[in-house]
Amino acid sequence: MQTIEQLLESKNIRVTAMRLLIYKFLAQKQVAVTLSDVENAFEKADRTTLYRTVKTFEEKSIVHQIDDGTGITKYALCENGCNCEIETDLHLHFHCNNCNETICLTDHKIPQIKVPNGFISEDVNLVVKGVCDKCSGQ
Amino acid sequence: MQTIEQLLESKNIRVTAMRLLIYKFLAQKQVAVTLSDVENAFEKADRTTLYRTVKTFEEKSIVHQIDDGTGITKYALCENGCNCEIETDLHLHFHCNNCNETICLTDHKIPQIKVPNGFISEDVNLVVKGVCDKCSGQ
DNA sequence: TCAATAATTGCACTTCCGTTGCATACAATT
DNA sequence: AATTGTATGCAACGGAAGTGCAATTATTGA
Repeated sequence: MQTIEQLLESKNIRVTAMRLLIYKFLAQKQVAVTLSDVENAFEKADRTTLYRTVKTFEEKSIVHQIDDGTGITKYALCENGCNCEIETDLHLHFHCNNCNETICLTDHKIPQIKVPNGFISEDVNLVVKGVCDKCSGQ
Repeated sequence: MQTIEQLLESKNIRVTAMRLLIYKFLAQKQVAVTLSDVENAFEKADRTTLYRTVKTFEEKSIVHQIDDGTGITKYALCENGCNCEIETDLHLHFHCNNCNETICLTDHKIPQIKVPNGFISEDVNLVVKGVCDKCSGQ
């Protein structure tokens, strides 16, 4: 079990107080968060810092970006072994129309999608919308 | 073969010059368009009018909205028999990372996606990104 | 036909999100 | 300790989406 400090350093990210806090915030969340969510959690910090921190995490493959169709970009921590950059590893995301939360269905991989001749598939974004387990009451 | 006027009236949309023009513009396009695209095509008209016209078309199921991950909402005419509201009819969209255009692969339906117990799937958004046939040179 | 009503259009303005430039503060290295 | 590089905070910008209201246009009914 490596510490957060070790994880950041292994990705060539300088360890700062801000970054540790933001990492912990993301780790504690079970759902994908927007930048506003982060802002609300750290009201003393500046918008830009939070923005750039998350962007740094994204560049270094610590978080992945999620476009769930709400028009607002969300972010979630990559799990161990989450190779977001590899197409075949892409998992799908579920957006709840009721509570408006988006979660990673990490163990649900995206099926192979056929595209017409001449088209080259490099990336797939799949978002299922509906009602999540908490809201469906099941 | 029904005229555009008849189509609009059948959907309870009042026929105006603007709406006919915008409909023809959408019909002539082979790819999904942004509101900016529409604005550029009709520079004399007001943004708001174009915005509301497209929104009206969307509400009346004449166009469907596409979220291709660029962060900008795009729109495309529904084809004959395109029942966007019905989940099983959903087709997928292809976004070209080269020319930045998004096209409807109308005859490529989205496969059935399994979700965990307790989750209720109501809608699916599937965007494949890569290189389109024009840009791939094949 | 003309008034009354309803819907459409145009203008101004606002909000929200993402992003960048620059100055300052902090940390690492020699 | 001085230098260098990175992080942070502040201010501001730009694009896109959306709203309120006045003006214009179309429709309806007398």
